[in-house]
Amino acid sequence: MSETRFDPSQADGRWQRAWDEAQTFRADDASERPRCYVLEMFPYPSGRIHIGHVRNYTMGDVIARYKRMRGHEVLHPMGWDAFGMPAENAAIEQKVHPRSWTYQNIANMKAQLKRLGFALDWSRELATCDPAYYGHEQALFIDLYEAGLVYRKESAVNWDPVDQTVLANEQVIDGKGWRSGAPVEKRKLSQWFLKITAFAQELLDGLDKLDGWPEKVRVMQENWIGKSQGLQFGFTLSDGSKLEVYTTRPDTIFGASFVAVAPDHPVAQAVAENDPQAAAFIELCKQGGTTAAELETAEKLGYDTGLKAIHPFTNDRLPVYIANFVLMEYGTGAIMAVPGHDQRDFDFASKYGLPIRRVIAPSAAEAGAPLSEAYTGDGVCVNSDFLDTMPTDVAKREVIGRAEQHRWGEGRTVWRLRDWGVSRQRYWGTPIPFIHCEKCGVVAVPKDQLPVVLPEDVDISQPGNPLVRHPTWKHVHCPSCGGAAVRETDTLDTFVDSSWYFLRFASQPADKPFDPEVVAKWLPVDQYIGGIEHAILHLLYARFWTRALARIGKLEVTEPFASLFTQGMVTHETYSREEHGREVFYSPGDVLRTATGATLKDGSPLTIGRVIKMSKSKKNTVDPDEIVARYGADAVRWFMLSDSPPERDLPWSEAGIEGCWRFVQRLWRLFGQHDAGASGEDKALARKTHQAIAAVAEDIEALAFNKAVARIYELTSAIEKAPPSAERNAAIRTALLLAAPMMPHLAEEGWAALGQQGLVADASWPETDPALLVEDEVTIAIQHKGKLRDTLTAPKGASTEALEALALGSEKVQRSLGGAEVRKVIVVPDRLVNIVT
RNA sequence: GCGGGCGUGGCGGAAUGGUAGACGCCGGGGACUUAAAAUCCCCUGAGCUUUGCUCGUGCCGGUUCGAGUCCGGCCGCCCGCACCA
Repeated sequence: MSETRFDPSQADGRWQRAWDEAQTFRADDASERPRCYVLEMFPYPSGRIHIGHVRNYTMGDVIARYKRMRGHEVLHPMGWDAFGMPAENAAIEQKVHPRSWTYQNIANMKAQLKRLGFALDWSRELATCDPAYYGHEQALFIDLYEAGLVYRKESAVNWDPVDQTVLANEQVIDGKGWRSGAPVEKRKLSQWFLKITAFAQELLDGLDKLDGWPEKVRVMQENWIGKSQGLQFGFTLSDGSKLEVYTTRPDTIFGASFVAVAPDHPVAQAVAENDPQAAAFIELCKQGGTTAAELETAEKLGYDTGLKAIHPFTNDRLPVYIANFVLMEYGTGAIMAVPGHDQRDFDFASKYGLPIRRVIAPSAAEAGAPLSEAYTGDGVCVNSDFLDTMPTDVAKREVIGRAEQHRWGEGRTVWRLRDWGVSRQRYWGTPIPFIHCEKCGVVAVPKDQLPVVLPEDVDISQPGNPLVRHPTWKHVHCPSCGGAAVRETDTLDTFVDSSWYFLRFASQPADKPFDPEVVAKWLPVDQYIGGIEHAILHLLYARFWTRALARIGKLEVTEPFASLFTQGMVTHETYSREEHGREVFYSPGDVLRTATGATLKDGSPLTIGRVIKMSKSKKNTVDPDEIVARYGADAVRWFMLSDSPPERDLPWSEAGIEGCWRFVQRLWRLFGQHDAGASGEDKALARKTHQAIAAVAEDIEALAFNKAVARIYELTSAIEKAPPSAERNAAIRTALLLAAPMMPHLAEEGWAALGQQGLVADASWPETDPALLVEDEVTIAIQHKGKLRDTLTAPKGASTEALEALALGSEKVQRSLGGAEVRKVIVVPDRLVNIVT
């Protein structure tokens, strides 16, 4: 082989075409091999892939290629989360149809992904905006409707009166529409809902079995579902009416010293009608911040309504307050307040001079202990009549039991989880397949008339939903009575699209959403990889949708993702300077970076800012296309895997990618040193080679790509230092195979140069020889009083006595001992000797 | 405030309770070259009285023959959030 350099500009494309032509990465449903489904969260086709996508897809690609080498039939698909608002915004701004904008973006991004050499089965590519996809989604939606899991109800939305559109919560900034700047109104609209709450317990229980998921994500989902168990009961008020409250601590009922209702509770509203001061207080509560931190530190405020609530056991008359810390959305919007055992109630009672009674103590003997803050732990009841001495859990059951027996309350489980509102008053989404008939009400579109296709000829330029003002599209005949009727003009939340795409990847027949038998072969996804930002909504909705389909008999799988990995972001320094009193950012391409600072190309100095997530506004982005053109796909992929553990942020650096480029060339030169005529034996190198095979495999399976990369560097260095030998040739081949999942183009080029048959993409992972995995000589650390004094070499498996003698024979150890008496010698075979004096 | 995570060289980071700093980046020195690029070699935690010794994994304590790792208490940073009764 010549001493030329590896040239990715021609090699990358050549091997990408070779994989395409051989259909190397096409997954075979009928394969007898063990299966592996590797999936990365599919992208929104915004126009360009960003470096975060590159990192995400490179990780998945390494696993997919590695699993193939280990003999698995791998499903590694890609598609497009293609509905959503950016297409409509682009339509307004650029006068281009959402459809053509989206498909143009898909074409661009697909070409970008191809240039990175990902081992994807493109035959299964799908776009959610394709009627061939969303038509099946409509059918599934109707199935869920017929199973009673879809319903309609009136619900408040954020309405932008200028744009005539509904806004998502994140599009409302300081109460104003993000685009129009107009104050957002709350409007009641009839909306479609999915009954995710019917699965709350299942979704919660399922989390326990998801041991392939990060603990963090499971905790976030658990909190989101938010199960609590307690007592709901009615206070009789002094005006004779009833006030329902909910508490998780019925055992503290004898400590209740007031009752509080939310400012928007009907009782508060009723009081305000005749009491201007109450009305003013309610207004006051509506102001102020809503962030978690602000709420936690906000002062507890209340307004005494003058009403009294009758305690069900003691008949005490408790004051009823309107309180800013009580939420209408949770429980019944009213609470019994127990200052002794709830910190919020404690703060409130302290401020308004209400009684603070201890009714729970760590032990009965501490019944009189004073409270300087709320005691929220468990214990035994004290000062609580018939509950005294009962432990917390027994007392809870006792109070609920009595309430139920005397019919003034009952045990109740409250969930934070709400049903999933899926109506969007937008054009670019899956049409909800229903028809409104004056006579027949809401009627599902018959399945043989699906898909309900979005009309192409829409006027996007005006505000509002174009489906509503389309001249013909919505006017149809009722499928039931044949009379004049109108289509539903709402479209589905795009989270619905992404709640089942992984099923469609596994099986995509033309006549139905998927074939459950084929799906059962592939699902659950063995490794799902994506951003932490989807920890709750997407992942919870996908789990729900899968369970819902299982419940109505469409699927056998209940949990879609066996293992989940959330990767870190790609970050970069920022460069900026003050211009006319504003901080102006410059992109890395315009900046000269030295070891000590950064300047513009004209030499003017810049401030180097923090390393933060790449974003357009801070101009600290790098363009994947540019760097692939400069360094080739393999150097970029290698960088994505090197150094930082994959769950942490990866700081992009020019020096780092340069280093990767150098290593690509270094490996290439190594391939050129394969010497067919080499003789001589190199047992030590053979050992290192086999240890590297085992270590890299272990690291890839643990997704510790940075460690796998380090192992390959180590092996490469060892080979470079070794003289020619048969083992060295084998080591070169092995290094190529170990690097192949990460640098597939270089590996193919090297494989061909070494005269190997076929594609390295089809090669097997090298076997390890167990005899070569263990060393026959080990380095023993010799410590005196726990401090290292010497290191000695000993045969592996040397006896305790031999090691002890060896250690005591060391000159350095003797010097350290200085004649002191040896009291004890600790020997850890094959590792260390510690001499204690 | 609560929950979760993390603190190791100039930087990214390694390290089943057993030789702290693997591997990479940066930096320094050298070789090759007319020169440069490319490449290769060596050094690179701190300090000191430098054949060697001492200190060193945010801080304080504990367990242990032995602690970056385990336990208790602090400090700092990051992420998430729901005043959830």
